[in-house]
Amino acid sequence: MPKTSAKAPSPSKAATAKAQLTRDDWLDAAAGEVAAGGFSNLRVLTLAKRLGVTRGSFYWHFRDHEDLVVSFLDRWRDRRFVELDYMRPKGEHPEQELHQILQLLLTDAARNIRRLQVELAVRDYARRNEHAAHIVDEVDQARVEQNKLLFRNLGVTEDQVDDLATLMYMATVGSQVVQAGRKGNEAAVERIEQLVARVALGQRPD
Amino acid sequence: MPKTSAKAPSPSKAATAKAQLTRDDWLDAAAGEVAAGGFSNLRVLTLAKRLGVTRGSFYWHFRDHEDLVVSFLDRWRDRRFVELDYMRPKGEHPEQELHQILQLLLTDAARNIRRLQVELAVRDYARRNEHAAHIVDEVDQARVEQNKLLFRNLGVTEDQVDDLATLMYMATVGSQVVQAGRKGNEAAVERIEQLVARVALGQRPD
DNA sequence: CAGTGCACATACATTACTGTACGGAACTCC
DNA sequence: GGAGTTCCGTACAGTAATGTATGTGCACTG
Repeated sequence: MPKTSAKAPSPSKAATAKAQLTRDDWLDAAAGEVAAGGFSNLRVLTLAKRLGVTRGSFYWHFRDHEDLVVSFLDRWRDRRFVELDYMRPKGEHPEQELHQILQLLLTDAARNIRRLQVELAVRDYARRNEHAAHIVDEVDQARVEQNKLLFRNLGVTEDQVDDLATLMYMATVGSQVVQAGRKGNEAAVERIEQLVARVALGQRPD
Repeated sequence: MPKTSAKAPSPSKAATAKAQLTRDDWLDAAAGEVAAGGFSNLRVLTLAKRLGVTRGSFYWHFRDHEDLVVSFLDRWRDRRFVELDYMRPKGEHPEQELHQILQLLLTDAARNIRRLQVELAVRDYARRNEHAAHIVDEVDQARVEQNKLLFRNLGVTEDQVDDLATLMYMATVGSQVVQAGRKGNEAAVERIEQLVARVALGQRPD
């Protein structure tokens, strides 16, 4: 087992490819496989072939297959929280922030297919894996909280903040799921965004 | 290969279990496996064990594993359409029908865990299988059309029917996905239903 | 320049799953 | 009561995947 390697020791320069692989390299490759075929398609041999090494390398970086899965899920969780923190509403221009967060959840997801596919795969895996379920639950709650904060900044009455935030989050998740059937429904996504915005802004006490 | 067996020939009486299995028996068992672990967990040996027979029976009823999957998807599609036809809005009591359709998509899904898990598994499988993607697309479109019909009966202005129906469907799908993390959020589901109803009814020209 | 640990390769054992060939019991139908 | 069909069991072959034990080149260190 490796110690918690702080960073790559010293790759000669950046000459050809990478001489030495890191744990993150394996996790990046795993993301591709998970996006393509879900967690059940996450095979050690496939990753090794993609990285141009043999399975011997894998079993040095990871204890076993489960270690890879758990590490992958944990890293996914951490990145979602960093992402959320980056999009944290400041309350200065709430309308613009509503647009931004909807962009992140809808239009951006349409462009960043890989991220969307990974999220859907994690959600699916969460249906039969406790750890994944716990992680997805944390991320969902945090995102809804973010939405609630946003709606408060928009001036929505407090007794409707929770319902609106939940509705909007459900709609975004549902749109991602349906949209993953990769049709050219980016136009539909935009319409949803406008409708959500209109509904949300319409709920403010005039 | 069997011909299209009309019905069970003549089970002795109903004595112990079933002496002879039908294609639908295998598909029913498959539904359990799909609900539990997705299509990647759909193993022939597992089904055989559950049905108390060997794999020899399977390969008489089905050509191969793919035949099972395709038949399962087709049957799923047919049942969704029958379900939709059963819930077809008649336009007499649209408010009640809105409640019913939301019940079917939300609260009922919370109770009928098996059906929900199968639908989510089919959706996940659709991300990497053309046939499944086509079927899911058909079902999604039909359901949105149903929603549009409902909103028209409710008196929603025509230029908002499509947006509202789409939003509502996305929200229900999203709620199913998130809810599948099997928390006791039936209360949240009810709140969503009420909010959707309020938004929908509020969109009518007064 | 000998030694040590890292990062990977190689080889082997084991398990799980599919598909197919064939055999056999039970039922049907005349 | 015999032949044919239906439905399932048995046995075999083949593939793919994990995990483990061990060998090996290489950088770095003193």
